[in-house]
Amino acid sequence: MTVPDDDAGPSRPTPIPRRTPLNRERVLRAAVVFADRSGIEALSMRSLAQQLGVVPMALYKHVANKEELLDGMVEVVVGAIDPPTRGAHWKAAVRQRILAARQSLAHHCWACQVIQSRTHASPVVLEYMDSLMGIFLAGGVSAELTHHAMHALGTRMWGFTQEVFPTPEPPADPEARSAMFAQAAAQYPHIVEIATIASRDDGSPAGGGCDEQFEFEFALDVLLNGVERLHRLGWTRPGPGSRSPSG
Amino acid sequence: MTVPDDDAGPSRPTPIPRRTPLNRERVLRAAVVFADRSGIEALSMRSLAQQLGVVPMALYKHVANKEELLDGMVEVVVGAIDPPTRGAHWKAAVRQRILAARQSLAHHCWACQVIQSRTHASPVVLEYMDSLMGIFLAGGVSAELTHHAMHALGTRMWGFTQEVFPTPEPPADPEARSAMFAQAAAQYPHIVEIATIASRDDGSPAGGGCDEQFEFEFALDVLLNGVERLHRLGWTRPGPGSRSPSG
DNA sequence: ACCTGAACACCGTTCAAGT
DNA sequence: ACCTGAACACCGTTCAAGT
Repeated sequence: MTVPDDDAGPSRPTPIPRRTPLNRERVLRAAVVFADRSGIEALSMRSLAQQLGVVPMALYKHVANKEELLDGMVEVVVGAIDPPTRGAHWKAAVRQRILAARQSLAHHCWACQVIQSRTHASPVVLEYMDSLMGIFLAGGVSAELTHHAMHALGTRMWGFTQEVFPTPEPPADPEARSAMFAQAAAQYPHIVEIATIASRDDGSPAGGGCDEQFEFEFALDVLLNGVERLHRLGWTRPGPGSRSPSG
Repeated sequence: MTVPDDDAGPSRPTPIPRRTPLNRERVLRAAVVFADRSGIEALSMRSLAQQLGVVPMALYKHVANKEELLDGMVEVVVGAIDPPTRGAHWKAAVRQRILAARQSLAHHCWACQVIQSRTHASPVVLEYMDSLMGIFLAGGVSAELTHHAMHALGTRMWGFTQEVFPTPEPPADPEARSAMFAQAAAQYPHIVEIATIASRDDGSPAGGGCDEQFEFEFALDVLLNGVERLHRLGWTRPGPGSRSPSG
């Protein structure tokens, strides 16, 4: 039984490489595609190697270890963030840049948890942070206030926030569902009140009815408006005796 | 070679149980202590079992799997948060409660990343969120605004934030250090400018000179002040045409 | 009926043997 | 010199064998 050849003559002396040779770029892009399709929890050095048709050890030629692979995947996503718009007011420019980051992450939902788990910042990541700080500084915001603003943004500078309303799966049986609802309303009255208001469409408390984009922009604007207000007031760091840092 | 006995006679028929029998409580507390001492990355079902002097399978009697073990560890930490102070203004009360959460987490630095990785909320966690919402609502803040405030707080409601300034280890050799500094100043001028200001003490950009407690309170106050301002203005959710959710 | 050792199906990474 | 299969030291979890 002979395997049909693609195009090579039968007497070629050197074996044809199965694919274009690996390089760091190809490894990282394949890892991103793999995580997009199969989820980050399915990504292992072994599974990625298999997808690329190579032996696991071959990957270690291009990334030192799995941590560096994940660093590189973050680089790919962060490197795809749209550049800043020139000429806008600093608040609008920061807002736009962060929403651009959010858009870049939108297609790679694994990136949120991977970014949070990084301990080393790659050049691409530092570049993004540097450019974001640059927007504040160019707008006249003091280095000190810019520093605190970056801390206040936290992971939100990357365009995402950790979801804080884990929604327990409601049982399919409607009777059990209303029983669960009644119990929840008794034990957690405020959660149920707020969840009910949040998802007026179907009225179910666990409907996951939150408009994530709205929530993100709401919090981002509260932070940026707060920083803007402090900037207008000529804020400087208060002395050690004061009650609240941003009073 | 005989092992000296503690106190038992030599002819006791039934073997003495090595320790007090396991229960869920003891398993969780041991896991917390283990993570405190050895770090969360060293905690495995096997290492925890060894610490307790039992076979790994014995743990599965008290927790269904490792995820549930981690859920339980979060319960221990969250359950230790001081109760809310009665009678204070809602903003002060929320502030105090979140700083109490921060204090409970302070001795368990693994808890930040474990909380972020949870997908199911345990009753203790729901109870904390419910009581925090209750403070807003009792203060007259609308359910809608409270909802968005909780989203805006995000993981900050648990008293921590993801650090966003990963500090690359500066080389010990002073010559290499200043070379690295020069290169960083050229590539990331704004980061270096801000890092230099942030750590005036030693002047080194990678000194990790941030006052984390100050940064946390700063951001928390920006958020709470922003919510308070919207509350005073009688904020309601804007229509679909408007530019910014919290303008 | 209860407990648990061995096994299973994985990991990331090392290393020496083979070409 | 280069590549890679097997091995190492782990995981979480299952399961059947032993008492």
